[in-house]
Amino acid sequence: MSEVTTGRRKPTLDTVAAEAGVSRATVSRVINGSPRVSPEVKDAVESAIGRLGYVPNRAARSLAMRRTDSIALVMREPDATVLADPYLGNIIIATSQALVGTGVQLVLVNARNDAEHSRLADYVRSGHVDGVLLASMHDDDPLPRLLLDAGIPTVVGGRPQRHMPGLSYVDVDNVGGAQLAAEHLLARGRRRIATIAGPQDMTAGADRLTGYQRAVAAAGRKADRVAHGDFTRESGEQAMATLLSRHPDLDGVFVANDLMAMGALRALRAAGRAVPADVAVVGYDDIEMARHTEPPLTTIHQPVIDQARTMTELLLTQIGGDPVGEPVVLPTELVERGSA
Amino acid sequence: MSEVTTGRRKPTLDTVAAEAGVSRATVSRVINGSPRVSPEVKDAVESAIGRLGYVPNRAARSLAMRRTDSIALVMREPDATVLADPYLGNIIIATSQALVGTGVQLVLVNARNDAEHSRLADYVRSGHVDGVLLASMHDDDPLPRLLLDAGIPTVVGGRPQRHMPGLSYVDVDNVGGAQLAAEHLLARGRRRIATIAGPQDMTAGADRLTGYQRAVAAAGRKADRVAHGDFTRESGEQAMATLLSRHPDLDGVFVANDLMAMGALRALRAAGRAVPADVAVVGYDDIEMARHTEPPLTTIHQPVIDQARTMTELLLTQIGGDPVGEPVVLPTELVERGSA
DNA sequence: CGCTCCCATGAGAGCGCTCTCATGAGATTC
DNA sequence: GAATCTCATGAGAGCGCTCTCATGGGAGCG
Repeated sequence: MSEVTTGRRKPTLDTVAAEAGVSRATVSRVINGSPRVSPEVKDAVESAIGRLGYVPNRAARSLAMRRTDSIALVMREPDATVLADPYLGNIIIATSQALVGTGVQLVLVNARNDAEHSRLADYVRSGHVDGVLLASMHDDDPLPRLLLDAGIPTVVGGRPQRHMPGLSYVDVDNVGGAQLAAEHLLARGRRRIATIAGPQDMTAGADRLTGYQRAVAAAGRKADRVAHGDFTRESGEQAMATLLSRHPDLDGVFVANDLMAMGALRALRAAGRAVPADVAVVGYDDIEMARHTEPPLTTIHQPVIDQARTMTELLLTQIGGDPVGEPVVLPTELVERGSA
Repeated sequence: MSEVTTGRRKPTLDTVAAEAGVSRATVSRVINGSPRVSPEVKDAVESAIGRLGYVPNRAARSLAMRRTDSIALVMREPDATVLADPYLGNIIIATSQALVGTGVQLVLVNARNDAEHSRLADYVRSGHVDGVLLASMHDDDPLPRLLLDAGIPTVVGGRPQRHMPGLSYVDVDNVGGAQLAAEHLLARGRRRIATIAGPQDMTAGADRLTGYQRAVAAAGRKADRVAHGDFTRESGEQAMATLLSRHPDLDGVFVANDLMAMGALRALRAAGRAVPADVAVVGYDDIEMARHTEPPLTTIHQPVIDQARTMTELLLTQIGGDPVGEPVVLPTELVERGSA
């Protein structure tokens, strides 16, 4: 191709060394900011670098250093869900922002099925990344175990179903958040409340149900009005319809995520129930859309940005050689809008 | 650290070669699927690989091959916008999905300001990626030019303001889409229509205004009712209020993106105008939220997924050595919901 | 004035892989 | 049966960088 036409090849360390009249080692020292270089030599090298437009080759560097200065963000999710739910998009962007200025690059890895999963394990072990961030894991996922055993620095987003000593994770206080939600309903005078729970094979789903039950029990009531959904809007709509037919008298509902809550709002509207007058609704996640529902959704805010940032920081210190610290659980808060 | 404790180092090509009783070159051939290897040797090597759990080192490979099998997705955007607008999240995820099975990795690069921009240019030139996907560029962006000149395969999402021969891009037919929107309003019998345009320094903003004007002119009317926003919901709300005060009689409005359209809906509601009875509203983008507004938003669907996929394919063929093809412009379509 | 010590610098050995080229055994040809 | 060809295989030279170790000149010491 045109590489030939341009004539000059890309400059290497040697080129710079020759231009500056020093050895390759010295140039390397200058680039890596070693203190044992005389100021004059340093200047000479830097000007040579500028003149040649030299840029270090990362592949060569990582081969020699045995590290890559990049981390992987691995997500496992069926396609449709990913696109409908802005959670992952936020995690991705927040992570990428947390990395700005660290010189560490973010590699995105999408593993949808098991085949891709095993290839992924190879990929990670091939030393292309220094560490791994795992987002949206399912409980049956073998990946955390694999990575842990392989000694690859790993941080999981959300609490893994099975506790693994030495695995670091950053969770959001799902139990506490759900408690907040239920308490809010109760504080608003609602007495015949119910919940639409998420999938119980995801810790977020299970924990939120637990928190709800705990708060209701603490108020001396029975938490026996439970319907289940799978975190999609449609399932929320359906679950709400079910609840309404089973408990026509209910006056408040905690929905385990905002997407389902939007479905619930629709079902309530279809059933002619006014929100919050007849039925108060509290969601969970505080996605962007929650501001724009009719009425705007009262919901539990998830510190997604904080979570991504914390995960990244944890991973970087782990890569830096620090021991694996305690898991971190971030607090949640209730955002009061119109629906409860 | 504990690397020492584990004893065995990670296996390399040499390890495998020794285990299989062949030379390094032969193992390399097997790994790269060269036909000039006898079946017996191939089996022996593969079983040795399995036994040792060997995984090729990517850094070494890319050093030797002068390519990295990874591409960068560069986005430039102020933080807040990124998070509010799911567009980027979709682009990211669609790109990552388009890459599944190609063996190419996605590196995410977030360049928010000029300083990061110049570092980015270095990064790309350091040969860490084989090509670059540019998302959400502003017109004043020097990056496309830089990359083009450096001979780095690049594909831009959206049409760059200034035409650059040899720069490949994938645009969405903004002019056509806006025409569709305006024609829809006119076909619905609306005669006193207006538009809320986006930033005119972004081609999407300018093109959508052009399309609107073209359709209105084609209908023999004047397109002189224009307010401007910056693609945020708040600006849409404000622009709508302005339009209402300037043209109290208007009965239809084309809003250049859904976020602003949501703001417009709110302003209309605040002004006591019924949608679509009093004022019909057509948005642009078909973001997820558009389904959930009250009433659901009639809007122009952007083929974001297609766009990302096309960009990726274009980039990969370019990296493969094919000449830079013609820019691609993807068609849009109108999605009729409740608002118009 | 001779000795040791310090520190800037250079030489050179890898890091793990690919690829060219040489080699030699077996197949093919007349 | 000798010459030619084919093709699997091996040897070895890089790819561009870091890092250890050797070197030698000048400062510091007695």
